[in-house]
Amino acid sequence: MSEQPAAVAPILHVDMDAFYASVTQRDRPDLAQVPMWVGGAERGVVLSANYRAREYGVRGGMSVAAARRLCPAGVGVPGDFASYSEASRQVREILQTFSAKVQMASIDEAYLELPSGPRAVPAAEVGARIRAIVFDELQLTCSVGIGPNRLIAKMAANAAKPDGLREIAADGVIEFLHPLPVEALVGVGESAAAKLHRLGVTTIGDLAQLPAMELRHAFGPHAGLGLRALAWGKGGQAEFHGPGSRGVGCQLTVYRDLATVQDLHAVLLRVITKVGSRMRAADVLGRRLTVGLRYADFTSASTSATLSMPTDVTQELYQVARALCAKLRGGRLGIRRVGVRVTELSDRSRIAIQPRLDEPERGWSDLDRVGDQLILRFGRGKVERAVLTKAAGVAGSELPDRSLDWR
DNA sequence: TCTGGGGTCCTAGGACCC
DNA sequence: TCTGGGGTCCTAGGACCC
Repeated sequence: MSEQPAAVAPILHVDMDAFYASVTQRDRPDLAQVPMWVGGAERGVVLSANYRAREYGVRGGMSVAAARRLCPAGVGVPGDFASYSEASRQVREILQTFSAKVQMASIDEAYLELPSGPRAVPAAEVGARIRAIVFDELQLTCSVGIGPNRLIAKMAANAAKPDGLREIAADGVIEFLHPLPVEALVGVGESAAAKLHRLGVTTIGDLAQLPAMELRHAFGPHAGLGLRALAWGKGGQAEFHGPGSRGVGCQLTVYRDLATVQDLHAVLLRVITKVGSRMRAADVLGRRLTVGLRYADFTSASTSATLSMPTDVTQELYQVARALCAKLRGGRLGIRRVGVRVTELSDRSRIAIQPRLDEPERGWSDLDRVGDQLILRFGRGKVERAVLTKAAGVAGSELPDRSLDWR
């Protein structure tokens, strides 16, 4: 982790404006003139709202019911995630023509480390070119922030939104940062902001001046020091090749709360199957399995276990998940969400498989692969394990299901 | 107004070993 | 025989981000 002087290698942050909503209305121009959001017409939450809807106070994360109340004339549109992925890929390709060090931080955000040196193009000029090319080629707008590190680049992009560019020089960081409200600081969420307000902190400058004792008392030694560093504009020195994925997870909120063990197991298998096939597609094995449940009253709990051997075999994961699930709920039902996550991943190629003579695993492994290929060819809706279609008399494709994109 | 899905990272306590 | 400290792993839960 080399700490480069800011002037040598500025960091540029590209953040697509209202990404899902923008892609959707680009593909459906009739929607561009009306307040619109992505996230379903009746239920669930708003994933992304266009700027017309934002004028009414509609924001990402709020329930669709709340959005509809704020903006009764607004149009809710289901997401087209294939289209978003494609647009994201195109953005990445454009960015890679400007720097070899590009890291997508999410589907709609990227960091670039710019080439440095006496003949390098000034960062602001690069940012302006990126914005122009993205708009010309994709008909999408983005905002660009430039700063001496990731934290400042990202916050500069936030300040530039929408459709703008902002550059913060190394010697302008404090002047930029300290007047901002403390909740604008990346890393300060609702919980930390509430605590800070109670300490009388309203701006990032206030936070920077807060006595270390008070910070430590409120947040603990480590997190306290971390907050202080952020407030002084230090942060986000992550490596550019990136750590890759640290886990694969899937969760499903069902349309009607699960009332029988059979239904619970059917959903669990469904979620596990998706995780397993994604792991195999990524050629990773996982060693730790976490199961999380959310109950009808919105309380939730999770538990996890470490496997003796890393695996990507659906059947093995499912057996462990079932046991964890039983331990976790202790007979309780009325479950609205089932989640599974596999972490401590390693590349398949680096794991030496030690087959045993009595190993049934090989057969399951082959079955997984056949299943993956069938799904690729025919689509997920057509291919389900027999257990799923028989469970509790509920057809697999008709399991109670609240999710947005599950097919 | 009843509240999604996909992630990452951190903390803290207990077990266990040296 | 008793005590202490440090390191590492495991597990549960929380905060945060998009």
